[in-house]
Amino acid sequence: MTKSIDWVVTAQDGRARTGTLRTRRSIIETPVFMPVGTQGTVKGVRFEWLEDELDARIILGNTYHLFLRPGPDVIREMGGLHKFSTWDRSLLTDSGGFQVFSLTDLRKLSEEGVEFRSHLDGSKKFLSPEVSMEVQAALGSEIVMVFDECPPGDAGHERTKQSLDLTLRWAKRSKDRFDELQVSAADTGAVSADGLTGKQALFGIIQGAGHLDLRDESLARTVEIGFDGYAIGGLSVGEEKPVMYGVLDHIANKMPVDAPRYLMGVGTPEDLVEAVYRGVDMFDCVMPTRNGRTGGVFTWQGKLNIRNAQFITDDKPLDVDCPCSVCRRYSRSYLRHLYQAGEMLAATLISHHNLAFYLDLMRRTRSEIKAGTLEFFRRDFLERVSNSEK
RNA sequence: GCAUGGGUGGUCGAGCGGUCAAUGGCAGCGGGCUGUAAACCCGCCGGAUUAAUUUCCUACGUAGGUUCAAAUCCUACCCCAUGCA
Repeated sequence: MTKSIDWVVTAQDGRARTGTLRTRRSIIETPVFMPVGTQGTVKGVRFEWLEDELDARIILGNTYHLFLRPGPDVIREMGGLHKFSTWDRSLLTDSGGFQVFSLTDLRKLSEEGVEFRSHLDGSKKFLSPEVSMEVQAALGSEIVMVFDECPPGDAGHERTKQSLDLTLRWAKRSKDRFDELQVSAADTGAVSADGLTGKQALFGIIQGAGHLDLRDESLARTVEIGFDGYAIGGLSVGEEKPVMYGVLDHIANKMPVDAPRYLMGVGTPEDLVEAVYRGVDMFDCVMPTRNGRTGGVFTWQGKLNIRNAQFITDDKPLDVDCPCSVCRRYSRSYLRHLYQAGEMLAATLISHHNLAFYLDLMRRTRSEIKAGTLEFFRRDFLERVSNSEK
């Protein structure tokens, strides 16, 4: 009993693989899509739906956002993010590293860490590898991410190299502080789990932007430090699409075969299929929920925009091939009306469908991998989605 | 009936002699969202025409008038609001 998580490959098809990931709180079949729940909620979607119908086994939380509000002290006092939110399945918490990128105008970066000017009230908030680990212990997530610097996708070689070196130093500091916290009582999510330590797991993050040599270096040095799983960061952050697939082609199957591979922040349905095909096991992305809130619908026939006038009297479901509860009951016409009328239910229902679609898509890739037919499925899917019959 | 204030593009509402096809808001139409500062952001929005920030047409209640020039000034009429009878 030395592991905090356990991951085993259950089938392989080319570079793609299925696996079973066991955390102290849930069993997760991979490839898996993890809905994003930045502020302790998957926006617009009740946990009941995530549990009962969608059967999501793991969702995200965000260190930066929960650090600012309500703050780690409140969450600790309320028993950790699981108890606080009532989400009792697995949580993966991002370290705040992405906010180093997305809030670039609001932060100052140094060797020590990052000083943010809070986007909420302008006050100064300091995040470092150590603080991030402490906050994530207070949150009590199953999977903790190292605090990294995520450079823009089109960053030059030298800039990327510097960033990568900093991220590696931060990775080491993250791990050191993480290890200390695991032997103290800091982790609010501790629970006994059969065959597992019941403690948190820590994932390292490979950076290097579009530079393959730097990706190699980042991978080698990150693995050398040693983590429970490895993530690919710094993609889908402004670079051209071929760059992302190129990096995945190059790096994904060089990553440790016996640990889950997590592509951070990606992506579109096409991206997921392409990345699974290249050997990635885990994903998260705001797209299904954010686009859902703004009228974007993902379907097995491609994307559609519920705002479009063509749906005014369309009595078909959002996706004719989707068995989700939204598609079983509501028409495009009605959902368009809700959206146009500014009714919040539109956001909820479309987000729900989109998540159902994403999770179904992952289920589908798993079954195709097990059947050894992923390549065929991939080609068929990409063609269908791009043709967009609707 | 008298008095006063109004009638502007789908709508509400600015403009009050030229730079006005006419500011804004809303509605409408379209696009974008990739480890969430996003229930958000960006375009278009009288008609036709062009390679074009091109040219033309129709428009500021109706009809006349003044002026080189009118949504803007004058006259009459119609309608609306409020007040007084």
